[in-house]
Amino acid sequence: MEKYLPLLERTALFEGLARSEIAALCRAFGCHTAYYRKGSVILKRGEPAERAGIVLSGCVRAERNGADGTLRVVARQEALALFGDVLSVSRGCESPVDVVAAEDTEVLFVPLAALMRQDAPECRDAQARVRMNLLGELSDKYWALNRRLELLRAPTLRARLARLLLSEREERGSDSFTLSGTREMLAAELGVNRSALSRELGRLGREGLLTARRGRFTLHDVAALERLAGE
Amino acid sequence: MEKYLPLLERTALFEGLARSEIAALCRAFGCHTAYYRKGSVILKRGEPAERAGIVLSGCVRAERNGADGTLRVVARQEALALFGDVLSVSRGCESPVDVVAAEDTEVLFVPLAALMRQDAPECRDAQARVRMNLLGELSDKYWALNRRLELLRAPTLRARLARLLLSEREERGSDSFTLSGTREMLAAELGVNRSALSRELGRLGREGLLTARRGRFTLHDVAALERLAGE
DNA sequence: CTCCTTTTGTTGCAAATGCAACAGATTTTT
DNA sequence: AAAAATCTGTTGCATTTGCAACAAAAGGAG
Repeated sequence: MEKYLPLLERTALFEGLARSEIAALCRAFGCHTAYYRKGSVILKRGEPAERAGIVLSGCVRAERNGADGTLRVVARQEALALFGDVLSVSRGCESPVDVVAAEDTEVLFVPLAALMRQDAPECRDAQARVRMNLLGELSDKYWALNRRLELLRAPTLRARLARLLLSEREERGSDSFTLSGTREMLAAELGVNRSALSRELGRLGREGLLTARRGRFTLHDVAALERLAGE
Repeated sequence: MEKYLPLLERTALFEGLARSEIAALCRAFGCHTAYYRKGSVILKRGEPAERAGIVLSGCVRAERNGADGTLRVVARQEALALFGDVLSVSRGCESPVDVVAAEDTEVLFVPLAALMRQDAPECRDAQARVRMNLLGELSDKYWALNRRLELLRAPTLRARLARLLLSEREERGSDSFTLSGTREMLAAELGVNRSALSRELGRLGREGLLTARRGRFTLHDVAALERLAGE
C-alpha cells in the first residue's frame, strides 16, 4: 500500500492531497489493492459496483460482447485512471460492461459512496478535497461524452471530421498536429466507414482545406472548416 | 422561500430531507430565489456557473445559436428540475449554452460547490444526504447522455429506431406504448430526417414487426427488432 | 359544418456512405 | 535484404438517407 502513495498523489481523485492524508483516508475507508492476471475479470457486466477502482499498474479494458459473440472494446484505462466511479455513485445501476485486465494489473479499490456519505473526523479536509476531485472527475467524463455526442450528431462525414479536427486544433493550440491511432480507429471514433473517411480526407486535401498524411494533419483553411462543422 | 419547501421536498437534490433541514441548508449556504420574465437570460453562454438552479415554477430552455443565427434548443427543464449542476462542479468550464426562461419563471439558486466543500456543522446529516443526491443526479445525467450516444452510434436508421423502441419497451414494461411529441421531434431525437423516419416506420409495419399509428407504437416481433438493433 | 393549420405518410431523385476489392506504401518479422 | 503483415488511399457499385413536393389525415377556430 505505502509504496503506491507517490502514484496515488498524481491521480485525479487524490490530487492536491499530502501522502499522509491519502494514507489516512485509505485506512479510514478500508481501501485495498488487488492483483489481476491478464484476462481476468475485475467487474462483471450486470453487477452493481459499490467500489470504484484506480489502476495502479497495467491496464484495464471495458468491453461488451454482443449477442452474436463479437467483442467491442468500449474504453481503455491505463495507470492512474479511475474506473467504475460513475457506476458506483449511481443509485442501483448495473454495469453495462465487463471490465477486464488487459495486462497483469494492480488495482486499488475505493469505496466511493462511503467516502461521500460518511465523515471521517480525523481527515475532514482531505475528504472535502477528494469530494471536489470526484465531482470534477465526473463532470470531465460528462463533457467527454458530450463532446463525442456533438461529433456524432453532425449530419455528414465532412462535418464530423471538421468538428473533430477543429476541437483537436483548439486542444493542441496549433494548426498542425499528429493524431495517434490508425485510420481505422479514427473512423471508429467518428462512427463512419474507414474507406469513406479516406475518400473524404482526399477530397478535403484536393480542395486545399488541409493536408493529411498518415497521422499528421495540417489545417490550411480553418474558416472553411468551421463553416463545414456548422454552428 | 418558505412557501417553496413542499416543492423542494420533491426535487431530486433535496429528496429524503425534512422541510426543516432544507430550510436550514438554504440558510446556511445562502440559497436565494430569483424571478425571470419570459425570454430573459438566466445563464449566458461562455460564462462559468458557480451556482446551480432549481426551477420552482415556469420552464427553462437551454439553447445554442449557431453562427448562422439559427437557434437550436438543446434541452428543456420544467418545474422541479435541476440545471447547471454539471457545469457548477466542473473545474473552470464555461457554459456551452444560453439558459433562457421559456415562460415567466422562478428559480432557486444553490451554490453547489460550497455545499460539497464546506461543512455546515448544524446540518451535517442533511448535507451528506444532499451530496449523495447530487452524485445520483450527475450519474443519471451521465447515463442519459450515454443512452443517446448508443442510439446515435447505431449505423442505420432501422437500428436506431429499433434501439429506441426496445429501450422504451423496457422502460414501460409493455410491448405497446405511446410516445409523446411529434414525428418531427422523434426524428430529431434519432438524428435523422423526418420523412426517412416515416418511410422506415412504414416498411417495418409492412414487414409485420410493429404497428405505428401516430403516437401509438405496438411491437409485434421483439426478437426481430433486437436483431436489427444489433448487440 | 367549413376553413385553415399542423401533422403524417408517400414518392422520386440526388447526395452521401457503406462495402468490397485492389494496389501502393509502410512497418515488422524472418 | 527478403518476405510477410499491416495500413492507407482509390474506385465502382449498391444501399441508405436527405430533401422537396405533395396528398391525406387530424385537429382547431370560427
